[in-house]
Amino acid sequence: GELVVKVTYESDPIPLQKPQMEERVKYLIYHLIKSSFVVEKQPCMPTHPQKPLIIKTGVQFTTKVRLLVKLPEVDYQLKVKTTFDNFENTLGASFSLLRSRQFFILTNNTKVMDIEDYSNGCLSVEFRHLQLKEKKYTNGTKGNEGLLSVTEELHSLSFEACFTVQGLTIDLETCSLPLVVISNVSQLPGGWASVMWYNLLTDEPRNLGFFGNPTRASWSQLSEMLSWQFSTFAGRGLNKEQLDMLGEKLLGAGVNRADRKGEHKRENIPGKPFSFWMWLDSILELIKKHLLPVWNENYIMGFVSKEMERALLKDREPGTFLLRFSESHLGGITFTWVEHSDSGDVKFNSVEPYTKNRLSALPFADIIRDYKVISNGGVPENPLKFLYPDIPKDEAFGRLYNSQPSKGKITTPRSCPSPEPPMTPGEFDMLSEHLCFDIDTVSFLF
Amino acid sequence: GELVVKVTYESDPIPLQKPQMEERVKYLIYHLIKSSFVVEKQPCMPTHPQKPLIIKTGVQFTTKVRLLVKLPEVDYQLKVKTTFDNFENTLGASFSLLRSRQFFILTNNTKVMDIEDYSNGCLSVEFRHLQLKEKKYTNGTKGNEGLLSVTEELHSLSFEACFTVQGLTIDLETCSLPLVVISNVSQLPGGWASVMWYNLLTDEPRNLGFFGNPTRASWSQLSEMLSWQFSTFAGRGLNKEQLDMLGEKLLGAGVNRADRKGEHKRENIPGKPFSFWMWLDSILELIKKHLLPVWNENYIMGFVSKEMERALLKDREPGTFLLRFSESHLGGITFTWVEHSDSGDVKFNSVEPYTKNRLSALPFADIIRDYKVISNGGVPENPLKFLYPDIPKDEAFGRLYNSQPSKGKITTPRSCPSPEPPMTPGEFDMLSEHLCFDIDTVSFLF
DNA sequence: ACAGTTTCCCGTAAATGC
DNA sequence: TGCATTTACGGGAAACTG
Repeated sequence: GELVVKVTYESDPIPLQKPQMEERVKYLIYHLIKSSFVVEKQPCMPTHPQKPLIIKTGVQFTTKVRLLVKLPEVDYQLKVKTTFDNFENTLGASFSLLRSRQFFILTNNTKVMDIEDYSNGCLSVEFRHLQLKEKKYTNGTKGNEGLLSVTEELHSLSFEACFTVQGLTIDLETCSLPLVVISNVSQLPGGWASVMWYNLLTDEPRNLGFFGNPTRASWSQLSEMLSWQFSTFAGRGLNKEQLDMLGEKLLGAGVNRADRKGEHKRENIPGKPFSFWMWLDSILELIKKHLLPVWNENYIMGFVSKEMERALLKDREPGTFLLRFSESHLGGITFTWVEHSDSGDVKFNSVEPYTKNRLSALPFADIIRDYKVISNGGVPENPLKFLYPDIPKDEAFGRLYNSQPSKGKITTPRSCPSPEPPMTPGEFDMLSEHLCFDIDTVSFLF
Repeated sequence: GELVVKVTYESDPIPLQKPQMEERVKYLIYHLIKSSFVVEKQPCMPTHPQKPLIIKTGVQFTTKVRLLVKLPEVDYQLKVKTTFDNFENTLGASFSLLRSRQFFILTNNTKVMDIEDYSNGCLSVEFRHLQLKEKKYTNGTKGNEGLLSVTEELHSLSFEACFTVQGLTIDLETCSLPLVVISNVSQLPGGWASVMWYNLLTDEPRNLGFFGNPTRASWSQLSEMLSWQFSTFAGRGLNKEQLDMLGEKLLGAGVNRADRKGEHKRENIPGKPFSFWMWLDSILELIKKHLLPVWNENYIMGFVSKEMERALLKDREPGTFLLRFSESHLGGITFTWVEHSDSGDVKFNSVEPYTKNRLSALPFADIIRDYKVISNGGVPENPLKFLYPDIPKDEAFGRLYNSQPSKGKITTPRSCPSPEPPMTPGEFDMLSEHLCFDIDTVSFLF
């Protein structure tokens, strides 16, 4: 406005357009502020920081929203209200058709935004003791049943606030990414599979009906995610051989895997009482809790089938062994070694898989060191000599012997760049003189 | 009344006294009914049937009240209301001075009495899903602190009902025996110690201030209770030697123990982070869960001090061993054996105590069978030959080898006769023609 | 700082619901 | 009946609280 008064000229179009421009600026500010109300930290149980967006009923969870623009004029307390599955009410969409359960926030659900001390003065609020409870119906009117399993039923946490700035009343409204509600930690692997799958296959922020249709991912997407999982949980991703073996297990044997697509199967592996994803998660947990040093040394081949195992070991020195995860039991690791019988035949032996219970009693490296079988002579002897292909056992595991139980190296989720603001760069420049826009440290799911 | 009209004579005093007699009968009926409203089953967590009168906050408990007299005229629903620590309000006594905590019943606390199908028509009601929660004060006005530990703070569950029969309005009111409220199972041994101690030392039904003063029990009382504990939990009581050893531990060494008295110490055993009672309870639990067969064969000497142990073993055959509970750790059992060194000296050896974790992996008898040490020759050998005094190991334990983990023989608390009705036998006879009195199957605490 | 006490929540088992 | 899901609660650990 000042500028227009100072530098003007006859038939200057600016003064005439001034009302429209002011409207335009107002409009842009309105939408800028609305779009700057974001979820900074997705809902997450503090006890499972590596598995955000999975909430167990009756267990506290945490989430944080933030206003990315700085509003110097706001001199009153900006109250934010959290509601569960409120989004469809607001937008009129009805995903409840896909849901069999309804939940509500049991604890106090409003909190006042506060200026972040470490930032440039933006407002934010962290909800710390939210808790979900299922709505129970006495009159038997549950949502429609059976379409999806509970770990594929997507929900969301909504945030609302309302304030007035320079005569402009703005309803702020945002919501979390789709999240899964479970009632027992035993459902956590299934829920985590859904969250991963969702993020793998869509950029939509809130397609709550995502699992209503079967979805397929390309092998390149899948393998990238699989490896990323392991590097996040355990500090070391998967090598090509490991990925190939997993792909075979997931998609079936096939030479040209590049163009095969995997479905998000919640069905169990044939003959097993668990799905691929639960099996994988049980392995991740086992590595994280009990196998970190061995895993990070790349000593666990892991996903070999029994046929492959034999093919690899049969021409090796007797006493050569490899480490692989149990295919028949969740969260087990075993070793297989090759030996030659007196008649010269090749023989393969395995132990019963070690599970977390046994591993918490004795670290895996020590188990390998101490393992003994009664050989022909009746004298107990350790049959494990060389880690495949030919590393002498003590050379490989020597440093790991007698180690304390692994402490679980803390890996933090990577943050990705925040989304583009919904305007052109020019508009952004203009507005950024009036408002302070902070786009640092906004981390979404990953 | 009828009788009086039929057989009467001049100056018969009965007709004149009739009004007074009717009053007297009414009075007796009133008090008979009032006193027949009793707690049939003391409050108890169903998961701990052997430890009644201990309630954990947030965990369901069960209790049952009953009207021992049959009331044919009652044709309406008799509603019973349960309240917690209501008794002092009613009676004006104030035990709250001794309490630092207050609780309330979280769940539905009223229920209608019903005719018992297996009895002669008495009314009873069982409360099944009661749950306690602590009252929290925002204004910091807690009861007085620190006088008693929480497991010595006694509470009670009250029951009220009101009904009218033949123009007589009767307020029914009763309450449970004193009970202990805990917030974590780790407090269960302490609570159980209090309940036992209370029942050992008083016949008062509701002296909620019992632990306000130090209490002492005679050794004969104590030893009887100790033995009873073991027979209830494990099916086999304590023999004289075991009791003597326990008495020494509890009261200190002393020849004439008969007149020594034990205090109810909540203090820890010197140098240990637990009290005698918790130590004892940990042993009871260990026996119940993992040692039943061995205990019931009387093979566990149990409470030997280390000095006594040496004295017993030193003149025995090498390889003689005995079983005793750990004195330094809660819930552990160990064995000590004697051997002669090459120089002819007597040597004693013990193993690290076995706790429930190790025992659930392998039954104790199998541990004894499989135990090996590397002897001089480097060959693993089992040093356990004779169970003290001289039973060959396999003769003693042979039948117990390879047994399934013990299932925990179910022992039900014994019931004792119900208390005398509070009237003379004559009064009782008279009234029993009018009312049906059922004094079977009323079991109080034990 | 500390000890007694409570809260939290996993993981197993049992109960419930469909 | 069987399976999917929830509830229950022991037990270990963390959090609380004077």
